[in-house]
Amino acid sequence: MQPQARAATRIQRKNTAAILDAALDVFSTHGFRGATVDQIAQAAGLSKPNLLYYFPSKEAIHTALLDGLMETWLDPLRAVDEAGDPLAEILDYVRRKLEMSRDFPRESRLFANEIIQGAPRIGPALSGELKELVDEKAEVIRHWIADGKIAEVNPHHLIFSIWALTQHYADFDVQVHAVLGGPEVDPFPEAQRYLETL
Amino acid sequence: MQPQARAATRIQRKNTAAILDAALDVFSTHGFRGATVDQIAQAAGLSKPNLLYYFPSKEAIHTALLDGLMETWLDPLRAVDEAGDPLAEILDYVRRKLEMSRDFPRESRLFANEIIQGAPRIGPALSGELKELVDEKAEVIRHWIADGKIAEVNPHHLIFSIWALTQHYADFDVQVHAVLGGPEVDPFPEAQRYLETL
DNA sequence: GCTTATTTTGACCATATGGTAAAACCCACG
DNA sequence: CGTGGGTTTTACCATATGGTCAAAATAAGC
Repeated sequence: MQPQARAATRIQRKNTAAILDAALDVFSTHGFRGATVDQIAQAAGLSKPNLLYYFPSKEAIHTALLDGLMETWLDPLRAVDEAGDPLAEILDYVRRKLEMSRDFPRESRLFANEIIQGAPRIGPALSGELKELVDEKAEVIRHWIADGKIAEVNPHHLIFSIWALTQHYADFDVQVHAVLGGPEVDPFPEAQRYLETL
Repeated sequence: MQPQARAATRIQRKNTAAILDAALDVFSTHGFRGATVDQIAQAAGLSKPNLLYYFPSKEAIHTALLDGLMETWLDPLRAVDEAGDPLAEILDYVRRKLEMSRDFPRESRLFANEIIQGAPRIGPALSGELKELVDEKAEVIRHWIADGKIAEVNPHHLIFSIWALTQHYADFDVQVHAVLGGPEVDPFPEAQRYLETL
């Protein structure tokens, strides 16, 4: 029986987890084509054929990662609630996204790599799942605007700007630290600042 | 004589230009490791060995691109003038950056790829040239704030946010279009919106 | 403890890739 | 028009890489 069918054994669970974690490291740093199966295997403490016993191919690992992450990634946006206080909801969304950038920078870079390179593997998910959710929430924002509860902005672009601002700190981490001159943590002051700006 | 020493001949100029343009295409789409010399050569209308007659290695092409682009990339920030009207200067900077994202998305993605992957090749330039310029302009912004000409914000993060917002439209182009549902040009409405927000 | 199913390994393979060398080609210039 | 420098091609090479296979080793169940 192929292990992919159902992760049953203790060993299977441990190793698939180790592989996915190692792969996240390597893929997020080098991109899909820049990553090698050997690198991932070594980072996971396995030999290459052993890794390929758990996943049929390099692509399968990548896909598994992206699929598993897509949920987590969209959660903050899903949590935006039409019934809540508009400004508080939006600020909360910004805060959650910023926390994700701080706590899961590898995941952010994995997506960034994929999208910058034309989303060859998750293109469909973007114009499907993602678009639907964004359209839905854009509609919510539009209602808020119509009710005069919030300033008039293009809802889609408001969401884009939140993505851009929050993910920047994860994706361009190296640049941020190079400019600031050291490994100081700082998304939080910036978050504060932007809260006021909005 | 190696052609690298000095681009003299007409053919040399034509071919090096074609190579750099093709390389920009390929590198910006696939990243450094994902790009192959063959791909670049074919896109430039040359054979691989012929391309390697003009550039000694794949890395040399990449370096040449990054070096040549760094100037252009920093120009908009350089143009920010302490003597000008603060708000107008900042809005102008945003506009110029947005125009660059619209007119030179490949260049933007080239940098994005490089930085997301840890800036292995332009790290020094980031903490050197770039940091110096940013620090200088941050100081200018700090003066503006001290003189009460502008709202109180962290200057470095203000600059980061401008980068994030403007470059997002080039770097995450595919996502933007997937969500909006088609290849509509739209950085401009967003620019307008953000002008107001600031 | 023995048998069976799972896991790991070592030896491979085919292909892709960065790069080289030398011969062939072309083109301006005398 | 032919000769020399610049240019392009053909044929390679070494290595890296994704992936396979069968045998060895290990763990699980009885």
